[in-house]
Amino acid sequence: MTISSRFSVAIHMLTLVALSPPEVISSDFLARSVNTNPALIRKIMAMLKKAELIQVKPGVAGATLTKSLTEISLLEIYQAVAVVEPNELFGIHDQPNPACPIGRNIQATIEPIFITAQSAMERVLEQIMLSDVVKDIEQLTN
Amino acid sequence: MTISSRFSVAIHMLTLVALSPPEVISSDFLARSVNTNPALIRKIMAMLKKAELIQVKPGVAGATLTKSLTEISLLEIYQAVAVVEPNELFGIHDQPNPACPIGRNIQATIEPIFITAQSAMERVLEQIMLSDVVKDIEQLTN
DNA sequence: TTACATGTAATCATGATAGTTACAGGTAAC
DNA sequence: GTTACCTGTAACTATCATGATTACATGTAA
Repeated sequence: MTISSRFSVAIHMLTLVALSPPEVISSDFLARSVNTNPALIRKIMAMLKKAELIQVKPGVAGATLTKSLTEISLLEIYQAVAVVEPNELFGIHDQPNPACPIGRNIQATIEPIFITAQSAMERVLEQIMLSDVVKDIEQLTN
Repeated sequence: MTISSRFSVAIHMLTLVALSPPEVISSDFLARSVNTNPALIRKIMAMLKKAELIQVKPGVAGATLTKSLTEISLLEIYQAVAVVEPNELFGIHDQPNPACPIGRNIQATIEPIFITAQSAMERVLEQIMLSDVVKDIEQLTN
């Protein structure tokens, strides 16, 4: 099990948008850097657009960020590409036996624990901004 | 995407082992409470046995815990059933373009972030013991 | 020997992912 | 207005993990 690489691809894409001249940002250009298909890039672009993280004009290259780098957290990107639904990182077996005292209560007992664990993970993503990623990349490229 | 329900099933199973008379603990009994197949239960039993969380005798009902309830963390159970590999909760796209400065460095930048996020989640599981789950269940059944 | 248990291989349906092709429609330079 | 290039999106595919299930070899003890 892994969380879909859509998330890492989206971070990669937004980093490219942040660091490249607007006129070169086409789905073809992004696809070459990510090393995948332009259609897949456009699908993820649609998700980022729907989440209002980027602006895109149909027919014209040059996506732009709608906010400054310091205002975009990794959590927002993660939510934009819908790799994990809210409170559903952990799957719980559906229909334990209600005739069994443990079966009847196991879901209610486990669920808050799972939500706490998922939240701890998401809080880390919430505190890391796209600007942090861009800074790291810039240091490595210099 | 969800983490396999093997994890919640394993917690359910161990709770049953903790709270039921040893002689009734068969894969059939567990399967009825979880509401699934005895074969699936036996597969998970094999994982828990391999992780040395339970003892099972071939041919004889009555699995028992190898440690006290306060010594078994949810992290151990989670690791036992191998729902997430170490440092691989998040998938990263495999082959970004090395000819692109961002493509060349994106993995090294993202990976430690993902590991930090995953660790935060796992640290929550590490701090919750099977005894906590059992206590909660007992409160709900009374 | 019988009844019941575990251990495990094999098979299957389902759903998500990632890759790909194809094409409709938008935009702007010439 | 035609050309070249772009986005938007539907449709199809291969692959893989999950969970359910069947089947059977093997172990245990009354």
